[in-house]
Amino acid sequence: MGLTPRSDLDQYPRPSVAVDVVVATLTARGQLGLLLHRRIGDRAGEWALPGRMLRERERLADAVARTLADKCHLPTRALRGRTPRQLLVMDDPDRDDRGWVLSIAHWIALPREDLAPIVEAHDDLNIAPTRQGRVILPARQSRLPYGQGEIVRRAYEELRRAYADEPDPAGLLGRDEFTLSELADVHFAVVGDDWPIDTFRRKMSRQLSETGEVVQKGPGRPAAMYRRPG
Amino acid sequence: MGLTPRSDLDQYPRPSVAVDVVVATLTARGQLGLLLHRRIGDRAGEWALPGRMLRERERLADAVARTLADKCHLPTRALRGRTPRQLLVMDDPDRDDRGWVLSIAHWIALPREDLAPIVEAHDDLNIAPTRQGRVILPARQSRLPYGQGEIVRRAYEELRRAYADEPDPAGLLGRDEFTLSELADVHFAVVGDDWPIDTFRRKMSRQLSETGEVVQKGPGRPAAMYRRPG
DNA sequence: CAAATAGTGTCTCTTAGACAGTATTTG
DNA sequence: CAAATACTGTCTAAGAGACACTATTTG
Repeated sequence: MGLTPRSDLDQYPRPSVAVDVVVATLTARGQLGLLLHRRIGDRAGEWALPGRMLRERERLADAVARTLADKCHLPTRALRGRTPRQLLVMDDPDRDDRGWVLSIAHWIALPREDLAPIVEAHDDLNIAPTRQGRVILPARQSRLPYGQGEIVRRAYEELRRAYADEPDPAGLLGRDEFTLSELADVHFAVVGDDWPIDTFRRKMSRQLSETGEVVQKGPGRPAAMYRRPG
Repeated sequence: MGLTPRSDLDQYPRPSVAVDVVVATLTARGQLGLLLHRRIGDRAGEWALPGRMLRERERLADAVARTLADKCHLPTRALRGRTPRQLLVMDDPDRDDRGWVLSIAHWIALPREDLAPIVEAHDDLNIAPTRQGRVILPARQSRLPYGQGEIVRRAYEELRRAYADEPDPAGLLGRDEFTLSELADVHFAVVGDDWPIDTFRRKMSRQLSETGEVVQKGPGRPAAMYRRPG
């Protein structure tokens, strides 16, 4: 009886399932920014988080990578070494007026260098800067659709908690050797000015190892390079 | 065209969706324990986390409450004031041999008093004690089915993190006035003996307010009662 | 009284937080 | 040289961790 295993499940209703993705990065000015894309369809000029419907038997991490490839022209190799992290499941049955859709929200951090060229080449993409944990949307419009404001709030919480005590845990810097000033720029962009700079240096340098190299850019004493230990 | 809104979604495949629930509580000996139920069906005598398939347009929190009602005979009012927290989505398409099932895992903490009478009345229920973050299963059997071991590991992480610095944040105690010794029993059951008892007292009492009452049980100096401030 | 439980005093060591100082470069 | 950036020394206050001590009950 080839049908037996499936028939058991068929008595239950099945929702549509989507993934939504918060891509955190840095803006040109070094602020924390989120990748948005322009929705085509009912309301023109509306921006949203990238999202897609799940494919048959697809893994969520794959669906996230596919979403970024399809909607944001981001090559899958740009994610190498990074795994999208689950945030929450949006389960309001009236969230999507097309029907019953569960949306599984994820976040991932990517270095600006990987995103900037793609965003410049496509005008349906935007890196939206943030202020005090809120996205500044590119259009005159108050909020993200489909309850995505809630997703963004939760992504901020996770980001801030991840960055609170550790040096660039999600890899916004995009390289594994860096100066303490570069690390400080990223840290303060994410969590705000929570510590004085000398406290920051001491707390973070304790968790890093010096490479021995120094690097010079602009005036001022050259900075020592650090890397994560191990 | 009444069908238009739905037809858009119908081009996408839909997975079955289940909820699984980790109910944390205390055992008779004051250890951390998890609520399990005996599966009926293919393999007899196998124990698992309570879980159910999602109903049409059902909220996840409601599905969790229904799961505990259906599978564990737990009246919904026993959850009052407590919201199940999402842990992770299990997305391996081969996890369930009946077909493609996404499972959304949750955890919730309940006081022993609410569970003990129900568990005693039903022999398909068990409060499984834990040792060093592992469940001690009631049957001679090595592991939970359907990748539920992973769910339990994640539930432990969350529980330990929640209880690390705060007094009974999930309400395992089940009352809002308690002595520091009672709080310590719960704390150490969840996170292990991380601090000496006097350090524990100082850290926690700073976050509580004394009610003025004292309570006596057994020999020894009577203990002061505390409650959460506010 | 001894045993048991609850709670405090105090010392040491680490670290956050603040602030002033030194070090090394560019132009 | 001044300006800019990268660090370091040092003081103070708070808290963790350890240990001994006091306090209040039962039997």
